[in-house]
Amino acid sequence: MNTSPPRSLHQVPGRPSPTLEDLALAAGVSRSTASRAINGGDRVSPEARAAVDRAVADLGYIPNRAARSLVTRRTSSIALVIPEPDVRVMMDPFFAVVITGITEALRETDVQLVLLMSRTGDDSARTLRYLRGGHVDGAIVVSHHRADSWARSLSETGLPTIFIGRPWDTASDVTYVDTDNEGGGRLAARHLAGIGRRRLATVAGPADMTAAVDRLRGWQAGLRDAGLPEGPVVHADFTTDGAAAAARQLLTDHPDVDGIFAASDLMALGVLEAVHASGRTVPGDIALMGYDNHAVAGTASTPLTSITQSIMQMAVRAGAMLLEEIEAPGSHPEPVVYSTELVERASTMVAPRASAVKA
Amino acid sequence: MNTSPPRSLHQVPGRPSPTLEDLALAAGVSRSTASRAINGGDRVSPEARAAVDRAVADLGYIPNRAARSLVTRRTSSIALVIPEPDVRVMMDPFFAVVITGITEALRETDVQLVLLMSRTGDDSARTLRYLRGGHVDGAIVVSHHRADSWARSLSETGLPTIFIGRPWDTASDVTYVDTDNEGGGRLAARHLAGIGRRRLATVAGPADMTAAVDRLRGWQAGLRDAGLPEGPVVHADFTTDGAAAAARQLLTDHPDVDGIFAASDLMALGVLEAVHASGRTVPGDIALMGYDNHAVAGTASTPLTSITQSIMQMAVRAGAMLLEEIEAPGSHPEPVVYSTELVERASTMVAPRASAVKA
DNA sequence: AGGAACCGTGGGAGCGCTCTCACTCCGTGG
DNA sequence: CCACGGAGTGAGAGCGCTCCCACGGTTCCT
Repeated sequence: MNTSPPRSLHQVPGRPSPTLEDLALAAGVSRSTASRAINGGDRVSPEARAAVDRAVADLGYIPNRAARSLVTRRTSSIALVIPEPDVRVMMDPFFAVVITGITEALRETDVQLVLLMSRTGDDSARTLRYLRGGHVDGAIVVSHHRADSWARSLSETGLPTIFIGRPWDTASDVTYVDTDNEGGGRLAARHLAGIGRRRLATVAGPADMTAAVDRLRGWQAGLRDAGLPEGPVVHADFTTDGAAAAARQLLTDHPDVDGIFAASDLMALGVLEAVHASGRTVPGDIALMGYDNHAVAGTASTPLTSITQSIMQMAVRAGAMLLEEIEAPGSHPEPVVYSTELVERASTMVAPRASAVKA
Repeated sequence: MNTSPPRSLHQVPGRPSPTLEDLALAAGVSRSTASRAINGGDRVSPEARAAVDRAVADLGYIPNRAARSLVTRRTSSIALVIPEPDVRVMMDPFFAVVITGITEALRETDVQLVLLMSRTGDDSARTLRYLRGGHVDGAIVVSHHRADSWARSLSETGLPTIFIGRPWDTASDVTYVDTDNEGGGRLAARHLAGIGRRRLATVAGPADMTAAVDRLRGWQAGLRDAGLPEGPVVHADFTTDGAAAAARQLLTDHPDVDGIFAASDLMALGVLEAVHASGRTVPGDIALMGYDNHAVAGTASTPLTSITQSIMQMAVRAGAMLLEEIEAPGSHPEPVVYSTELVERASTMVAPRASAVKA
């Protein structure tokens, strides 16, 4: 016989937490009834339920998730998958808002959010293993680059999945939420054309990101609508420095442009720098627009006209949709696309020099 | 009788994932041996191990975490607790870096990061329940306000916990990592004094946050060191607008100040605005410093001198320390404090007007 | 040569929970 | 009056895993 208590190697000192058995004993019912009472089953008499409730409070009973999960095959947790997040990408307020939004959708639920960031290809294999290992009930994937084949891989596992941002591979029945990047691009073109600019150019984002491609497509459509030529297009990598370099080239090749649409505010900052460095003014010589309505858009030396999109709303929706699909598998909700709006600031306003511009 | 197969309510269609039993069968060993091989136990013959490895690959075996967790009482996951995170706080790049850093510390481990954001008091009770429920092996708490009593509550549960940012309640044996806010404040005072400013004021952060208090203490110590008077102190809430208001008041009450230290870059932006609005120039009339070396410090209309702190390094360390403490409970590591550095930019440089300032 | 000390192995118990099934106790209808 | 069904309950199996223990086979020491 073993005399020493058979404790596992890592055990929090204090008293062991009460089990369902203890609870049942305290409540004077069977384990089964206690379980039913706890899970809100409807085959429990009011008295039994009350007794259990009291015992829960007395004992400070907390169900063991592992045990529950073992039999139900549900984990009450979902994953937020962020493929290849270099720090720079992570710093984007976008992620903060996405995380906050999902968390918002999850409150009132006991579902927890597990963060899965897979940097290298090696890592992403592990991530995929984790996901198909049944360790989460569903996943929200922040879709980014054309390269990552998350859409296909995940849909194969049958794990309920929602994409934030339209994935490349829309062919399959993937569900996603997104903002209307195309509409936003169109708004930008319409606005710049509307204030009388005629020689318009854009600093687009990377060609392997749907958001960038969609904004560009919308921009070009908007130009067509306004009867303007398609104008020069240069691509940059959504960073300030990258955009500055691209804009320098643009200004050299097309010295006559009078309006530029940068596909992100951070890039617009770079464009602003390049425009100033070339001796031109904003908005005097060149009207400039950004996208995202990032905080910096308001604080830039010339506050930037930009396009807002309710990322928070989108993230909350994504969370809610995932919960729905977990609850009722097979229901493949339609993709949801949120509209965008234009926010006008000094960078596209002609007359008054920026002075008292407050958010 | 129910004729339909007795499946649990939510079951992924595909074939059920192989269990350890299946694995053992395929490898031609017992379940015990398979388990040992998988967990890297040392009592396994090379042949057996190889057979198991092969079977793992063949079957695509993934251990069931719930079952494992049930018996080991380990969950292979840790929590990142963010008390009362309003969206504004979340947008701070600080969190992005913290998350990235912790994730970095966790790779090469199969430990997962669970995000616990508790907004309301009600929420925080749930969070605490979750933590003491044994659902995670440890926690990293981003410490913020004096009010939240996380330090005490958690240390009572015995759950391994690391604080990021010195908690208020240092009395107990809490382990934390932090940056040297006091040293940073001192650096700021020394720098402004060093460039010849004599009438110095500070826009400090909220008095209920240790980071703010420490920076202020350091600042005041630095002034003393330099033989300067303690000068005016106004408090703001780490936001741009709040600081702008505070600075306006400051400039009214003390029109002769020639140097201001704002305890964050975002606040420095507000101060900058107020200084300009009062018709003064930076750095001509007033030398201005921020703190954090936030991205905006470089992109502001007058690039801001600031204090850098390696939050990434701190976060990685926090993750590593937590893993250590989980591995070897009882080892209470000493708090770690990372040093800070000054980054000089136009806002404290006298002669040349800001023009070609590049990061 | 005999025992101790090991090694690699397999059997079995049991972690805390849910869920099926059987059972009792009613009320209801034939 | 007895069969019947439903509501409330409890016993028991079993989810997939780890870990303790017992067992045969070496090797090493006495």
